[in-house]
Amino acid sequence: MGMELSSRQETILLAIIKTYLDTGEPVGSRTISKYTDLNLSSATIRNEMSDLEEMGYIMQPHTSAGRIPSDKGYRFYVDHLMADKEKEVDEMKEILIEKADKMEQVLKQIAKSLSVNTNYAAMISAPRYHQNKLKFIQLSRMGDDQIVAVIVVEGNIIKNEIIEVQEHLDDETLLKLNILLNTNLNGLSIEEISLATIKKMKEQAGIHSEVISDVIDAVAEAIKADEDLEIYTSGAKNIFKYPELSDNEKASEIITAFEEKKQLSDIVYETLSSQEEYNSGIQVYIGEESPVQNMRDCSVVTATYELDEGMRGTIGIIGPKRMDYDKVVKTLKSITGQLDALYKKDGKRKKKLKNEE
Amino acid sequence: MGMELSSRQETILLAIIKTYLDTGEPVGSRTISKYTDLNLSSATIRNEMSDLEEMGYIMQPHTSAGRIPSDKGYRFYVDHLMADKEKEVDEMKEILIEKADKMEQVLKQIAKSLSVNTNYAAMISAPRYHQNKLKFIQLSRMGDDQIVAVIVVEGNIIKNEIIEVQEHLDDETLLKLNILLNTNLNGLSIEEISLATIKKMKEQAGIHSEVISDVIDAVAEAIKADEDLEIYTSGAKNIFKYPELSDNEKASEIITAFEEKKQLSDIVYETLSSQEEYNSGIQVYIGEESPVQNMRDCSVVTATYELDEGMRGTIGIIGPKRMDYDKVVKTLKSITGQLDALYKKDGKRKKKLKNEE
DNA sequence: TGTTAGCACTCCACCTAAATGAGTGCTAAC
DNA sequence: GTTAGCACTCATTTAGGTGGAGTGCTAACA
Repeated sequence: MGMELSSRQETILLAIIKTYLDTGEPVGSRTISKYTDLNLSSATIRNEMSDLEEMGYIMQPHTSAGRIPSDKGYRFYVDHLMADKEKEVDEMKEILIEKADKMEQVLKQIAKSLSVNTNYAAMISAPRYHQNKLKFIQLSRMGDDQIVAVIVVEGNIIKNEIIEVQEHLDDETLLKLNILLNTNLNGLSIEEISLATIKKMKEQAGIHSEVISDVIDAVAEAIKADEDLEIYTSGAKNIFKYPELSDNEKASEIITAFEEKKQLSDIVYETLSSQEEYNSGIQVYIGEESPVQNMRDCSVVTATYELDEGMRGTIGIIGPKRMDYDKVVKTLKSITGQLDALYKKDGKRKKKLKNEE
Repeated sequence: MGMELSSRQETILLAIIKTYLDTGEPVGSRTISKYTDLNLSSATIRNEMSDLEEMGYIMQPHTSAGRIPSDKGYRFYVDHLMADKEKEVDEMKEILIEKADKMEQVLKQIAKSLSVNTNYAAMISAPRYHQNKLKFIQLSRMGDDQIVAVIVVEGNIIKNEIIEVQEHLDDETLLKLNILLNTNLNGLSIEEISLATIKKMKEQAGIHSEVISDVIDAVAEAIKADEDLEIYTSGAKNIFKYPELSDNEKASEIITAFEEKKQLSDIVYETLSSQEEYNSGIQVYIGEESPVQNMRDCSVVTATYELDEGMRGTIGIIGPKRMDYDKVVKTLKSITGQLDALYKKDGKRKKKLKNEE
């Protein structure tokens, strides 16, 4: 088990995997015998293959077929790739991120570019804060018995809640409440709002203490609502390009994951939470390694991007296990790099946009 | 061409279609001979079938196979069904719409119920106004050089825009601008805001006229942003249950339509705009009749629902041409009926919800 | 004139058998 | 340690054969 691979075995394993990535067909000993410059006969290769199979790196779909990589084999390949990667110059064809007014448009556009460029399916999650801190609260009267609460959290994400009130609040009272709310709550995250704070505020609000409760509820709601994070996808149809994914049952599962988003957001959470473990935020989930069951026949490559002030989101590529990891990783790095450059500091961004105009 | 169907031909045609809906297999003359109570031999049926084929209602997948309905045949069937429908009692198993705080949740839930109940794919568009009228505008200072504009349009849809300002605006000025904006713009739709109005407002704003322009832009943006309407889907995977839709190429097209939403919204627009033509808002698009090319192998059944004050949205079921139109129509009627009852008047709604609690 | 029985014909779907060929494992020789 | 050779396996392809469902047509019948 603990046996290390010999250099020759490594060469053979990598050759097998590379060939399989290309063709999608099981690869035989004769192919490898010719493909590598080891100058070994197919018989020798067969012996080595037999060993590699015993070690769990490759497997046979059936007797007397060639070998295909196992999840462990892919894992070896990907790790090997990553180690190599650092020194390589990124000569990837750049995908241009066009500036757009709305973040949503940018995200959709990125997802589309990714899927078109890679021929795999792509997803991207809207950036979000770990810790949503309140930045600004504003109550405004909208009708006789409705007020609208505008709640801005860090990163200029704006939430609204409509609050029904029984009593009539005049402008002056509203102003007082606004001041009260902002002085007491600014800079706090939802966890940090203690009962004591609420009690204190209610006392200060006097006869209007009921409204305070409603507002707090609204605030909680607004911050929590962020939990089902927005995810945009593109190129789901690409999975039909890979026979190993496009039989009815598998396709059905994958499509469902894409439609319901729930499972995609599991991937995002997983990625964001284990983010520090890997260099440059790139993570590769192969088959069963994936956090979601529906993706067990796929590989998922994710990257974390970070905008201004620690807003983070996740980009993911979903494809067959035999995906072109090399290209995908390069592409993701290129994208995150560009996002970084475009948005890193709000000030910087504006400057950059101006220069381009 | 203009030849009317004889009563017997009608019976046979309907029998063919019904049988095909059930089995999905081409249906032959012998089957019909036994299935109907016409007491005709298969030979006679064959003669009639031959005529029906010539008239374009049915077709043969290949020589010496049974017949399957053509689009024209389905159309005949559906129209026939609709005519019958009115007198029938709706004994449909009710799908319960649970109340929820957020419209979004209700919509998602409806889509899900629909797809699960029918075994077809379902979509639903968020309700939206034809004519978005401004109801309320509120500017609030958020930082040194940012103000947030909260714009409420009819139906309590809230939009936000962050506006960057050069000059510092104090509270008093902001209050004045708020009053100015509300008195001038309330009740207007974006088309109704004339240049004259803007000019007048700018004059009144004096040195702060620049802000007015920005706000108007924001308003325009906010109302316009509604154009790409929100659409929720569910049960895309159901298309894999129908062999005639689940080969790679067709599935790929349909899935794309579902993912990109663009084509679905075309259906919504089509439905909403030709809404008056049909009774009870139910419309059936069979194959090529569909407004979107990707759905040419499907049938699409849509229904319009209407909430409070003329807010309208569309519900759609997408399935194979041989879908159970009867059930689908009933289901859609049931859903729209319930939505109607739940939300028709805001006041009514609240009462109802309270009663249920 | 409309209906029916009968028959020849077509074509798909299914099965079988045989041929193919890529690939393996093993053994014996180098 | 490497290799040539050989027997064996098994998925895939090809070809041929059969059955059955269904049609179109014709001739007979009421």
